[in-house]
Amino acid sequence: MPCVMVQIPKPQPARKPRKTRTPPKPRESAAPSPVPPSPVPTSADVARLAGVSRATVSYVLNNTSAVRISEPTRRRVRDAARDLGYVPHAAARSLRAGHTRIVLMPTPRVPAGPLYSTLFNDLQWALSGLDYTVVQYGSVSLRGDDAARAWAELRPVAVLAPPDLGTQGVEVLRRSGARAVITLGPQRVEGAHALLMDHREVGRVAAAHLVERGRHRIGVVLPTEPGLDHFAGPRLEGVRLAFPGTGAAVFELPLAYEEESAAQLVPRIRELGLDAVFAYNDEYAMLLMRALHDAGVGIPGETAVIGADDLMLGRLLRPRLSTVRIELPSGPELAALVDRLVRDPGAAPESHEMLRARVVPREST
Amino acid sequence: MPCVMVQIPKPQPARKPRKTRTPPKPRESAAPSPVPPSPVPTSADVARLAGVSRATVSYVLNNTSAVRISEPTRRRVRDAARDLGYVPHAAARSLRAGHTRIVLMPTPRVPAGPLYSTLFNDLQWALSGLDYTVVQYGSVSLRGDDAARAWAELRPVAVLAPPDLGTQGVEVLRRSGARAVITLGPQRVEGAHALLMDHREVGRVAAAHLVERGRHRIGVVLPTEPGLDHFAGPRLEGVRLAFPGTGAAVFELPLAYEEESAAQLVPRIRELGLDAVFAYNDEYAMLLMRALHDAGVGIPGETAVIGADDLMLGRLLRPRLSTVRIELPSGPELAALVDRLVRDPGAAPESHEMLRARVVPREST
DNA sequence: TTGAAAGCGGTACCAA
DNA sequence: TTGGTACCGCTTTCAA
Repeated sequence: MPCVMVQIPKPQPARKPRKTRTPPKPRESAAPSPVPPSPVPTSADVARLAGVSRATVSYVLNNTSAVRISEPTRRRVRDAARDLGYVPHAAARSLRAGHTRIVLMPTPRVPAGPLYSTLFNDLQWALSGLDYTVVQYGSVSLRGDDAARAWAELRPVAVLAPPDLGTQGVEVLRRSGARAVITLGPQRVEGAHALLMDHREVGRVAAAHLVERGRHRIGVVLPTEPGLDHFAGPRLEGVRLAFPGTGAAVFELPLAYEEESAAQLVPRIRELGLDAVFAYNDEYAMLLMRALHDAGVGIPGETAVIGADDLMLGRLLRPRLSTVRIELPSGPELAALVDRLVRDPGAAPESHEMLRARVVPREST
Repeated sequence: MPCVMVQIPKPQPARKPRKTRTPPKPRESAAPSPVPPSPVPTSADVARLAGVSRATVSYVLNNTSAVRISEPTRRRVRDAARDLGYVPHAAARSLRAGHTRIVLMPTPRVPAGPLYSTLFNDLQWALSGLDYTVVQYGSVSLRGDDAARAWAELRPVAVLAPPDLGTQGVEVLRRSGARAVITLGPQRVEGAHALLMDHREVGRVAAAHLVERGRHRIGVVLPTEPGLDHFAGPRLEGVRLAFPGTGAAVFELPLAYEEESAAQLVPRIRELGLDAVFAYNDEYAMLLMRALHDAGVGIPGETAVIGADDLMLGRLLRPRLSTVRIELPSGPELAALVDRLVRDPGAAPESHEMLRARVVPREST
């Protein structure tokens, strides 16, 4: 319900009709601005009001140390700037400077869990604190290469990107002046730094724990929700990797995040004779535990269950849910890393494994 | 663990030593580029390679319809651009154009729940789809006014901001050319559009529901976690508002998100003789229910419990958790609104209430 | 059909 | 201590 409240009179003169193409530029002789001055004041306006040159305005407002400006002049300039409400134009500045402080970050495709989104948020704050301008891009319908070109238009000093950027994309961005191109995901890309998050590790430690507990027929929940397969696949693979020559067997358990789907899964678990389930994460684990409980399956007696993410809710369940705690670097840490890479371009590409996983054993296994 | 992988030879000549101040600009006579050409190619480079003027390059690359360029020329220009890996410079372009497509959005201060962050994400995607450039700002340690000035440097075409921006800030941004300044939060600010999210509504419907169920002594959980008071306060107020002349009484229940804190709360609830609790949200409700259950308090017999957010976990609890479902506009809706406001600046400020709340009654009340 | 050139708003060199 | 001015890269008249 749009409730109109206040009328804004300023019709905003479109800003274009300012005279263009006037070599001598006589500046409206006399007449103390019959037209309101340029909608948004420039340093030239400040200079005029203060009775100095644009150069001086620049010196004063930037506290240029290589140049000494008299105190009275400084005051006049500052006052003029304040009176006019002058704000420098970032684009003009960086055009002249030849570089920006823009860090490009992708908008996550799916709402990817609290850990991930918290990290993203913290990173943004930290980068802002380092005086970077964080630009979120969500390149709709642009395939890798075109996307890279679109991003390069902003001349970012650093780019965080998913690895599907490709070698081509990395090259495009580097040639556009990006001092650090950093991929964020499972693989690395040639020529770019890599922040790896190997979710196989999550499955690996979960499986190791279950085997240690004497379990040998292990189900792995695969969420059917789109977007999650990105994480689920590697976690499953990690489980498989944990069995070098063990007699243990792994079974895939597709599960939608609905009670009905969980209920349907129970008979399957029984038929297969699974003595343990790695439930993808704590939320799916809770869903599954409810279904198992309702069906009279003993946990962990008959079937052990382990989740991941170490959410509070796991502690509230009965039996208390064993889980895999995932640790990611902090936002400030990551920001510092980005900053370092920016400061030292030309450095050889670095790879960092960011994901650390460890089991928090409780009652359900 | 930084594992070095590949050596990048390009030492990036810092781009500055390019000759400055040379009126005739003879361009390194002869010698087919003994120095690698300008690190990042410009339209002038493309023009030179294609043997045309920069104007023509611009015409071709932008498909300027007001001008007809011969097909052979077009091809030469396009080929040259491709060979050089030319990417236009967004800052230069918008400097010339006199406006940007930047939409400024705040980085949320706290990881503010899935609803909020999902909305934010969707909005970013939708805005990207509308060809806006989304810039996240997280103005560390800049008080309202200075912050506004810092943001104005980017010359955003639209700004989403918390209402603590202030009238001053709105004015600064408008004068810097922002065509839409939109506040996002409980209050409105003069001169700006407002997207209101009145969380009192959440408390109001919860309380109304409890009263309808015959409850009269109602506890309201106040999370002690910082950042949440922003939502908790209004929700509490909403509960109070729901009792015009009812004999019902409201009691505040501070609660930290820990089992121990919940356990300590139970005796308090008993002493006060509360017959219902609005638990802030589903997660706190689950925490509280566990504590009540462990203490042998009957739900809903002795004490009813209602949460908010309608998380899946509420359906898995026993008794099933009643909750308040909160509905927010979709990202695309919001993006369309922003777009409309941008297209029609000068329009009178609009206020939109975005939050819709309704009770989902289940077994716990 | 194409090119020359003026500027967009700042910065920084050089001369005064 | 200050001013003049050439640029940054791109768009867009205006003239040829």
